[in-house]
Amino acid sequence: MSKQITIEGAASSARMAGEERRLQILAVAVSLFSQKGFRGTTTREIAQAAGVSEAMVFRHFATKEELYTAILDHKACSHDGFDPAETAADAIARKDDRAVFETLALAALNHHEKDPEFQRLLLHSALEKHELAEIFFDKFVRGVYEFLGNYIRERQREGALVEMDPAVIVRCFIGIVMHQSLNNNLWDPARRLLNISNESAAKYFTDILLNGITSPTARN
Amino acid sequence: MSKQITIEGAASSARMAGEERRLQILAVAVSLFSQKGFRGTTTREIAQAAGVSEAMVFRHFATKEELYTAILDHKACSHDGFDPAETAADAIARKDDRAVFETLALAALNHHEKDPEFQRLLLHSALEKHELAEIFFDKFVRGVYEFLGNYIRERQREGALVEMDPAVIVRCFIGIVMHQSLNNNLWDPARRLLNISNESAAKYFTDILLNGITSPTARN
DNA sequence: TAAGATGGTAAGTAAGTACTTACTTTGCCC
DNA sequence: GGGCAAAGTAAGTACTTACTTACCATCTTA
Repeated sequence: MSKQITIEGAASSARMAGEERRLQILAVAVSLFSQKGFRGTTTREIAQAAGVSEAMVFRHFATKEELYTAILDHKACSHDGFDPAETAADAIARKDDRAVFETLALAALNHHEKDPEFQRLLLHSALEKHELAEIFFDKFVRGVYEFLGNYIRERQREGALVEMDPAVIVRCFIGIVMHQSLNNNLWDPARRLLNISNESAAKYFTDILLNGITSPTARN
Repeated sequence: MSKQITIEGAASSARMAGEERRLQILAVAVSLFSQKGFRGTTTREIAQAAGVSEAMVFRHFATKEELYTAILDHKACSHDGFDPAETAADAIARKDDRAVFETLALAALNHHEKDPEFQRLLLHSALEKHELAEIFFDKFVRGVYEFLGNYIRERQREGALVEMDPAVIVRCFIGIVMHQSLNNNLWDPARRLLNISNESAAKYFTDILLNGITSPTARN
């Protein structure tokens, strides 16, 4: 009697509990917004993808805007558990610079690979000057700069790292890692220009960041 | 008798020659598309910003889509003269690795600073899966990878640079530079996290790329 | 099993949207 | 200066969009 079979993965036609449907609509909206942006996604599409009428969408979220901001709360604030401080805690305690950067790079690359939607969502919102980008920037990016910057500063005092504005170093590191993810997710998903595993990438990137590309034998 | 005074910089109300108006509409559209994306910009806004009626826009460009693709031809193909091979030709001839990377980094940073619209346009089009991104990628980015990759390969054979997939090195270099521009243009235009001149940035980035951040005294 | 609450919808509405049509104005050239 | 092509517009059209209203269906529980 009950037709509970979930057709096409996401859209279910059966009657759902309120909270369940809310979350389903949210999940569907995340996917669509990340693919087509806020303006590029219609409430009709969201409703169809969720397998309900538009009216249901507006029962759960008063406006399209509210649905969008609900996504932030669900994605940016929880942020699906990528905590740099925790990820690198072990390596930092051991003062193993290589492990610190390699672990962080690998974790970030894996995270972006597993959840490419978030990166697209962030980019869309930054371009559309939505608040998500700013919130994320203030809450997360700033934290990474402080956290990594502090570690670098400490290692500089100990003579292990060269004297240089830690923010510059952090920018280089994040730049390399983010650019790699951006290439894989956005510019070159076919990996035509560079096709290496996250493990190799993290290793090579760390090699370069720590030692540069000048051959030791060529260094005066 | 003639009211040729250009009011508010872009929008002129006086009658214009066909080609002149075409270019003006194009310029206005570039600015709007880069700010709000393809879907986020209405033909009405474009017409208003150009100081003409919508019908005029559609006389010059049959569809909104055609206007968008006309921008590619005008921006991506001409590409406002940033030719890496030419920029670094001198340094490459001298085999001055530092100069090669620093010159290229500085030129790119300056270019992005002078024309932030293009970067936004590219991002929008990549997210919207428009063809501009792919065309630009195939025509320009691929070329940079080949060109810089070849130089690196040569210097590796000469023992000046470490043995490593040149594409990885290029990715790091471009990643650092692009990320810096992206921060300045998109994420952190107020430069709260890092506020340095393009000259300093190019110098520091090159320092790191060539020599890494490990202190020479700490290197075994 | 009657009733109330909640999940769900069909069919709107008003304000856009890209694009057209029928028409007027302006500069230029013989 | 009259004719004419090109620059320009006002007022549409057909359609989409976010959002509403008025109503039905189904589950729960007393």
